[in-house]
Amino acid sequence: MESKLQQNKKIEMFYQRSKEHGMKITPQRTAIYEELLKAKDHPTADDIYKRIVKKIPNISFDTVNRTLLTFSKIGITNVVEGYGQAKRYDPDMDIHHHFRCIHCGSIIDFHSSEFDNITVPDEISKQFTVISKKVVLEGLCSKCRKG
Amino acid sequence: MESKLQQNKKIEMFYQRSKEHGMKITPQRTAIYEELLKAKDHPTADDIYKRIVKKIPNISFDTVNRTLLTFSKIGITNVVEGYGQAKRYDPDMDIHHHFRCIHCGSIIDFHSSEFDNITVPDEISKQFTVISKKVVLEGLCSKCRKG
DNA sequence: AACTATATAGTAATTATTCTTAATTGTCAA
DNA sequence: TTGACAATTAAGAATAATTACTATATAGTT
Repeated sequence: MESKLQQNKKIEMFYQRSKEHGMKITPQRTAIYEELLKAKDHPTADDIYKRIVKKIPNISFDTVNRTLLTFSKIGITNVVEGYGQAKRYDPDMDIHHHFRCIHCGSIIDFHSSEFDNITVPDEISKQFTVISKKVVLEGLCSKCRKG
Repeated sequence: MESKLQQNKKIEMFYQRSKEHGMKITPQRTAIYEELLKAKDHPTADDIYKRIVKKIPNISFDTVNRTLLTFSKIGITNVVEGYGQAKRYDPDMDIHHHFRCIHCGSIIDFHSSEFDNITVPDEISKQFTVISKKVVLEGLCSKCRKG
């Protein structure tokens, strides 16, 4: 469970980044970001829209979708790797890794300093500029392996 | 460059898997699989369709799409992690890892026994059944880092 | 309070995927 | 080799996801 303090720190970061990029802080954007922070399930734009429309009934899906893309552009959320389905967003910007259930598709975050510190093969680091390293595990989650 | 022999082995595997799953070997399916094997670029269903329609002009996109999904279901291709764009297919079923260019979106395969052998944290292996482990690196490819 | 660049709602268009149907085809067993 | 049957196909249409457009509204600043 995340503390209220950490949440506030993230909101601060959100304000700061927005200003840095000359972006306006609008009620919609704030609501979208808060909804993202609350979400524990790597939601799609449509998920967020459905949750937020209860509070701001006349918000448009386009705003939500565009805003989420903007967020990931300025680095306050990540787009999570998926498999050709709708994009999934992840507000956790700390280094972390993913376990994905091949049956139900749910994605579980986990931390591992060993995985954080894997060393990139020379073959790759010579040719390319590596910005992020992430391990993706796949298999069956606890619910699905009972089936 | 892959040898003709290895290609034939893969075709054999394709026939075998198809029979195992009670699937028919049709000219369309064979052509789709051959096209996949030739591809070095993790193509989308649409890519494959565009290439194959030159040889089988009246094949439908639906057939290509459905066949690719079937292939990944019976384990003769993989769907590669992406970011909410079209699905991308990968005929290489050996263990390997991906580098993805965040600028142009191209995906480069690479091998690394270190990455193959990373050990899954207890936290995860206790709760879940891990079937595959993959490292996804992100950054700029050689072309894009000049921009 | 006014100005201005940016953001919004609403709508429309585009792209990707899946479904439905009737006709066709591969496979297997006689 | 042939016939029967179940699987597969093409084609069109439906659905889902994404992106684009524009007149209006708003945040942030003066």
